[in-house]
Amino acid sequence: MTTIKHDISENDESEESLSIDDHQIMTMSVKELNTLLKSMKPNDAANIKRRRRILKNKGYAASSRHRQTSMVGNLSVERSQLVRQISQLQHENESLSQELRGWKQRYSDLQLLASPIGTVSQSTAAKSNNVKEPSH
Amino acid sequence: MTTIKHDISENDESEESLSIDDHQIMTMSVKELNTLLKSMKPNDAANIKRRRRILKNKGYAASSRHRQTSMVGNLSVERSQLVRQISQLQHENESLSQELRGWKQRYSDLQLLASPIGTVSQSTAAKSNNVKEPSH
DNA sequence: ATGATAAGTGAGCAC
DNA sequence: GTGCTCACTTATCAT
Repeated sequence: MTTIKHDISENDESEESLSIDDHQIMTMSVKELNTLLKSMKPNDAANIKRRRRILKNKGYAASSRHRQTSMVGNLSVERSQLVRQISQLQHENESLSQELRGWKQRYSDLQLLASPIGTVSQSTAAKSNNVKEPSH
Repeated sequence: MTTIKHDISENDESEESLSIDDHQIMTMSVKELNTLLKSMKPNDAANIKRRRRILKNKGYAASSRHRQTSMVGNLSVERSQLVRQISQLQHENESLSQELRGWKQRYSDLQLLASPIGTVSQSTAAKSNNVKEPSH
């Protein structure tokens, strides 16, 4: 519990032996820390506390940066997706318009063919590609 | 040219008189700077150069941050626009689909009405909303 | 006490 | 030398 130095002998990380305990200082609970600090010169204690704060801040800064970065990344990705979706919708739209034109034409043709039967009210106004809207 | 201090008497900006020349140090051309530096103790000269670098860096950092910020801002705005455009396209799409359905129906009705005339080939298969595609 | 962020500084890359 | 950006520190704010 109170062993500060060299709990770990195998250290593959690229850290000098001087800063090995940094992680411990930062991680330690406040209670453990205070217990430890009482057994030191008040000057050193203050230094340790300050260092702990700095180390934590370093971490906060890092995660803040990462957050910022991934936010931009997400926005970029999202933008690409939206753009893709838009072009897809535009294609669908184009396709629908074309289909619609086709049906209007076909309707017009049929109407022309069928005109002799029903009451020939306004069927004369059925030009090549301009027919009035259906009611529903 | 070589007047360093107090060229400006009116200073509305919130700067202490100590840092007034900072802007000058930073702005001065290299030639002017060197001319000035030659008339100083090499130690002070080095300090000035270092400070110039620091001041410039401060500016670079600031503009870098602004750039980053406005980039995110632009992405957000762009995203909103894209989203808006998408919902618009979706509405257009919906509208077209509906219109298309209407025309298909109307065509089907007319076809049913006109069926006694032409060859009654498959018009019996014309159910409520299911008609075959037109060729074009 | 802890977490977050803006601003300043140093280090290092690219031109 | 200049400009840029990353990582770190400091100051400051909110919880």
